[in-house]
Amino acid sequence: MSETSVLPDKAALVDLKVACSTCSLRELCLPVGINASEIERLDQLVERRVAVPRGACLYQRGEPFQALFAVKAGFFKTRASSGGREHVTGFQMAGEVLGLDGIGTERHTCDAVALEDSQVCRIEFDQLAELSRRIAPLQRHLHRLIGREVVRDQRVMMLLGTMRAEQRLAAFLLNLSQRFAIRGFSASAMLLRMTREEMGSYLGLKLETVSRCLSKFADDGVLAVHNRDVRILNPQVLEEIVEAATI
Amino acid sequence: MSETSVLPDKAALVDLKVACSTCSLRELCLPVGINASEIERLDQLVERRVAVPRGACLYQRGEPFQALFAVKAGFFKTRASSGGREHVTGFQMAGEVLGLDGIGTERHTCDAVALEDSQVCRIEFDQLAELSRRIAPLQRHLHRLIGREVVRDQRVMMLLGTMRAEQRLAAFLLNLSQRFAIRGFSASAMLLRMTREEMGSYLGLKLETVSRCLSKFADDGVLAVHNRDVRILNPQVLEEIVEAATI
DNA sequence: CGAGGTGTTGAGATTTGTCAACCTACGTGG
DNA sequence: CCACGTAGGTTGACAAATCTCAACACCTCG
Repeated sequence: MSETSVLPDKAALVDLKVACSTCSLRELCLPVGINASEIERLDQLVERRVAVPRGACLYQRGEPFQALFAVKAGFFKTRASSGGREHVTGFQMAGEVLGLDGIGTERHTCDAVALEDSQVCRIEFDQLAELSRRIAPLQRHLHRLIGREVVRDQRVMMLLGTMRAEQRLAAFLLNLSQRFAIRGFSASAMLLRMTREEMGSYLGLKLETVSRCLSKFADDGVLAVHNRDVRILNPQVLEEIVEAATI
Repeated sequence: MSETSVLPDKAALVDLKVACSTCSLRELCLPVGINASEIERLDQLVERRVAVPRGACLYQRGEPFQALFAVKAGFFKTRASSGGREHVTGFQMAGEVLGLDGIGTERHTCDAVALEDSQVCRIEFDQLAELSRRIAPLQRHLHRLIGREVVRDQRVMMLLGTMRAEQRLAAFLLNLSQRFAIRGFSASAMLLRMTREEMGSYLGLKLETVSRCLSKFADDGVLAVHNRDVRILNPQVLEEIVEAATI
């Protein structure tokens, strides 16, 4: 994985002329309650279907923050690093938003790396902010977008701060499963896009611990695991594991 | 500590007629680059110096999100809970902002509890958002405010995900120290407002572990610890501890 | 077919949690 | 004003969880 920044390589930009207004991710990216002409204006901000090959960075830590990205297809991880320490802060799939980490400091605070060949839509943040000043529902939508990131992060903090290994992994798998299900994929049969090490980094565990927990879940009949192909056989037991006594 | 919600008990509201424009926390709460008449309009949004007695909740999980709060004086913790699990998600001191957790879902996702008698200014969020639509620098300020919360949370995620006990505690003390220093207090002599248990909850550790680490730091001559009175004798060593090898 | 990245498993070391005892400081009520 | 009760803090011994290191299997991709 070379991890060179893929932007602003305009050659990689493939505009398929699919407007936001007809996009299948519409309800995820667009605010409700805005009218046709407003959608039209929003459409014009969006640089559509930027390709990000597997292993490439969509943006890197320290780069000036300029845009938000909606994942159109593919799978990403975000990775923070400081003082030799590295930590996966999240995984983003189609219909989710990347780049919110840059709003606070005007610079990106983590790298966004494609874990498979992916496509994103790019929205210049200044333009989005400007437009949101004139369209109240868009402003509300933007606030919610950033605010939900705060809530997500706090849930991960709780996971890292109060759960033991098996609980973290169970919670992670259930979360992935739900997110796949929302997108119309199977909630039980998942193809993980990340390595054990990346899972471990996200969950605050070593890769061996992740592997051992997966094996244990498989032994217990809760999962079927074949490398990255993970099937949830008994989601209820996973939920019970999450709810079990805290650390 | 009764922890009853202190709002909307208007009797507790003490308006000292100190406007934002002359407030000592001005640079923390007010955006730069807005003019006098704009400041005036912002002033009018602010409900000043709401008193929150020690142990009371400024807001609670599940309540509709209506306002942001600037801590004027005092000290708070925010506490998330779900399924019997409880986790301190942060500590807020004078000049810092509370309530951002509610933006994402329109409801607060954690409790804000005063750890000592405190005062806050209250800013109705809808009004702030409305005003920010007309004052671009205010909008920018608001975005940064929420965005910085994301960055803060991600730093805590890294702390919880990659550091061992001593490192977490060292990083926590240095962070507190810096925040006190910024406010003109001593960077070395601190009076902690929280219990060992609350520190532990924030850091993903048991209170005994926190206590042991503090004792060890004291033995090593890095700290002087007398209950909640903690003096940093050697910040450099603390920094080295933080930078030391990861888990 | 080989190499390297990825994943699994075992044994032992280390860190952290658990439980218990005890100490101290503080606030309350007599 | 003192005594007492309680919450908070410290420390020790031990248990449990997780990490570390190592060996090896597997799979994919040149």
